[in-house]
Amino acid sequence: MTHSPWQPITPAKPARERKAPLTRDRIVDAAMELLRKEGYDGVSMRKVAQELKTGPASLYAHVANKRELDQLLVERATAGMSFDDPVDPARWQEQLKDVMRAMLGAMRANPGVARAAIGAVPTGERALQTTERMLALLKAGNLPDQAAAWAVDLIPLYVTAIAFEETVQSASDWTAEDVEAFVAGLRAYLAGQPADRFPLVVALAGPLTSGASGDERFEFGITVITAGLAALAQS
Amino acid sequence: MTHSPWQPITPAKPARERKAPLTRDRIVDAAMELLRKEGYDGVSMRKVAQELKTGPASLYAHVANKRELDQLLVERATAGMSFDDPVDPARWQEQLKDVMRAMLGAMRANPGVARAAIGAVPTGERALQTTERMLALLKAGNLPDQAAAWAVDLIPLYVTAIAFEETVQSASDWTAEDVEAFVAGLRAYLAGQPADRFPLVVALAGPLTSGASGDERFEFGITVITAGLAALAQS
DNA sequence: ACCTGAACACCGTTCAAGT
DNA sequence: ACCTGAACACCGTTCAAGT
Repeated sequence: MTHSPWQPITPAKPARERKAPLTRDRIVDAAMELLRKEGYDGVSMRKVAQELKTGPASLYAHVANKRELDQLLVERATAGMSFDDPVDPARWQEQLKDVMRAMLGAMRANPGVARAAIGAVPTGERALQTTERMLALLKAGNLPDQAAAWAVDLIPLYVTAIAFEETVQSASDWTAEDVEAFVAGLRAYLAGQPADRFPLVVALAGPLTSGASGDERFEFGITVITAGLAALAQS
Repeated sequence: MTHSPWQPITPAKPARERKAPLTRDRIVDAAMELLRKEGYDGVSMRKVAQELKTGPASLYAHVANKRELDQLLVERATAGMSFDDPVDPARWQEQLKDVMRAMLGAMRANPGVARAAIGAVPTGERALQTTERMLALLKAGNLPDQAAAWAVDLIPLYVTAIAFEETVQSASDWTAEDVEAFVAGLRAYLAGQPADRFPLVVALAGPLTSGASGDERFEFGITVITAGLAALAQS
């Protein structure tokens, strides 16, 4: 049996390329793209599989479950972080803030990943590097071991919570105007409360609803945390 | 057409009692019970409806959507909080910590509610009272208005994040031994890292994995935050 | 006005069967 | 060893129809 001339013999190479084997990396690639395009809720095992032109069951040969995939997404998103300026004990507080800013930046660059990071205990290469960096800075600030260790837990907790809050607003179909309208409504609601029962709420309705988005609120938080940590330094 | 004697005429009253009208309150009651029994993931519109012996569509006459139901659960869970000791400017830091402890207590008493609280902006009666209380304490500590306002945002953010982390572990089917085994495994993993690359991670593997559950970690966090806030006091 | 059944468009995960 | 189709047991929300 011969092949007719216009029907090429299916070459081995293209066939392999057309259907590259599934790998963890390709799964994370596809999930990451979905995360960026559609946010956290857009990342489902089914949609990731569809993106890879296969069924959801196929993913389970490479990824234990959705939780593990979430973890891999967090690692991928934070892979870009790096801290190469040497630890300067005189500037440990500012350098610690820089770590927190880098963490928030990594999450903001991949909207939705904060949601995936919330329950995760990241143990990858990058997580270890970040932990090492934070511990070095905290020890430079003369914090006791246990305080330094707990701080390493507190810091990502705060940054992740902030990033998550930000994406809750933006992930839904709210426009900037919607958010503004919501904030304005909230301000009016607070200002309209009975001043005899909630005097400070009424008086501070403005400050209470300002800087909800933007960096001021985050900068406030990292300033409070850093100052609070500095207060724990050993003589 | 007559009724046969042994077939009673269906009485109006029992029929009405048998099927009490759906109300917001009854919906929240049922949801709260599900939350306590099965955790956050056990609370679905469908299951709440089933508990009330109706279909999921019926709930939408009283509750806008799942997000609103979540909000109502948070309000219900925190309804028990009350702060009746007068603000004592000399003890504002300790009193602020008490507010945070009360918040965590309310969430712990209703495992799963932290998950519902994460995205919510609570605006109910109890939320206003708590906000007023915190503002009073912060002003007693001489914080500027904007700092006090942002602190009112930071504090629930932290407490909710802690409570949520706690329920992530307990909500799954993990036993206390499972958690212990996981922590021990994590400690071994950290201690086994290359000491030349991650010296502090290796050296502090113990402290890094201690107090993961329990109050020490939370107490550390509220101490850091309170001290950091105190550092912002105006002369 | 309130309630309902049924449908729509989804989920994560498992499993027997294929290659 | 890896992949697949089909199924299982679920979701939140909408809508036309009933009372």
